[in-house]
Amino acid sequence: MSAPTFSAPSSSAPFSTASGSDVRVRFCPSPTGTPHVGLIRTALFNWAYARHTGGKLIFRIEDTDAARDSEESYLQLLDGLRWLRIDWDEGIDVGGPHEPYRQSQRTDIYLDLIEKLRAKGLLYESFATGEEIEARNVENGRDPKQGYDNFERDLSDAQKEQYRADGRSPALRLRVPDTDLSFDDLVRGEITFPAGSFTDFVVVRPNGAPLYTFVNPVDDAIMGITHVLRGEDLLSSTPRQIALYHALIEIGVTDFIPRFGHLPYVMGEGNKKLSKRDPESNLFHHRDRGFIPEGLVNYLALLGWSLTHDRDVFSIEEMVAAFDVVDVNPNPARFDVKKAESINGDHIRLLAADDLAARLETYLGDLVKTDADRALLLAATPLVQERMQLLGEGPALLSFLFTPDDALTIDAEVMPKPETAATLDTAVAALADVEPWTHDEIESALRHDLIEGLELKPRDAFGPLRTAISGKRISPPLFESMELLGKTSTLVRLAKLRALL
RNA sequence: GGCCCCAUCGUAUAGCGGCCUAGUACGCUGCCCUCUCACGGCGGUAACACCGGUUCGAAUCCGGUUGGGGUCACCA
Repeated sequence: MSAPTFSAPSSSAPFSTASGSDVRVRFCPSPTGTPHVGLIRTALFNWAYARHTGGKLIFRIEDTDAARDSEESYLQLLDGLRWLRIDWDEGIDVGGPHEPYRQSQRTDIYLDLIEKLRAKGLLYESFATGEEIEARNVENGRDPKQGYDNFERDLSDAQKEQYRADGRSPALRLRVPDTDLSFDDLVRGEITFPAGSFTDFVVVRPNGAPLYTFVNPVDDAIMGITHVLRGEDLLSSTPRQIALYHALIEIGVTDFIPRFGHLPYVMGEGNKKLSKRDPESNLFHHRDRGFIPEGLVNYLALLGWSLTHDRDVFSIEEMVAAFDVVDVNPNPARFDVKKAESINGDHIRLLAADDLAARLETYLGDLVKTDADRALLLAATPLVQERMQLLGEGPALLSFLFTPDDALTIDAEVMPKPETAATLDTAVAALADVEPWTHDEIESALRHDLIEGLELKPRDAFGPLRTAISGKRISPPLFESMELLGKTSTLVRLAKLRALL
């Protein structure tokens, strides 16, 4: 069996030229753990590129690591993507021409290709263990970290027999070309890996199970993926994948190599990659705090990309209209919670009141039970809309409206001094015959009796009333709050606080 | 260590040879608005890592240095 030749030098390799509706991108996570914001950002950019070009997004699950993959994680991935309204054209759940889309169900396909590749001599048997490889390197004066030195490429049949006789079974390695390999990265430009900097790598375990290094490019090839947009951690493995592609082209699986685009990392504090351990990395952590999809998508888009030089709040439609991978910035981006919250707040302000009210209901839990509650929430929503950046801030701002008068608690920090009793008395008297009960009428009555009558400063006059009504230091506007609360409750709460002084 | 990637205010970015005494946003901060908190308005703060080169001209191009990151698994 002779070593294959790579007739096509990398510079003339048949890379994909797709650019319009023939674009096919994919999102292919491994279902391990909860969805990471970096992973979701990758999904978003693939999605945006597909939608922008009119191409297709394929969603495939790479569950070849039975030990780490979980069904729960898989379900979370679907949940997260749907929440953010990232949809796909082929793949999990929606089907398509290349089913199945879970690698754990594609074993027969892989086995067949492995045989074809072996028959052509593109794969060869490797018996060496990790320890032996390292020992070899030390022996030969190579840096042990250099990895495999391709020494089994031309093992004789007798040598293989000997290994088998010793009870060993071989892994399968891909024979990589002894030439430089280059590709034009969509976000980083021309990148060349010198010959020898990537070595023959294992694609099939001794037990016959193919590895990620094999199934990922294989499925991309079979599924006709034209653009591989992924994290920059995969940059170094690109030459090996291109080598595999050459082999796949040789056995007729495909006739082109996809374009690659390596997206920058999403970093945490300092200069460390945002780790799975970090709560900030968890997509659902942000959802739980009250990020809305519009806001989080907008912020995630900003991690490596921008719409224009002077605007960073935009809709997902605007993003799709403008997005191109070649505009992605190659430097790592830090996840800035403050900025994310600010963007989210802007999107909350953009929502219609009824829409916001409906989203807020989830965060209010048991507070909102009846249709009357819902009507009250809807009426109160405009009052809090410009006061929050996260839906999770809703309860602190609104709960007083849904709490029975006798169950309202007063925060110690805002308990008024005894001297304010007169203020409360005057307020009660002023409000007693306000008619109709509107915030305008309430305000003028109160201003007349407290500001003009008692000659109080607005701050001193209304502070105690705010405490009585909401029990908190921060609340929606006072007069509007009183209106929504109703005359009876308002008077009861004022009297109740007065009695406590 | 080999190989690869990255390098503009604290953060995210604009900039793709002259429009840059470097723009925008978040943050921080001063003022205004104001019943609290916000929202909004008007200001302020703060950056081209370093050294060479190319050029009439460089944040932008080239080389090197430094710093950071990744990768060298029979994980994905």
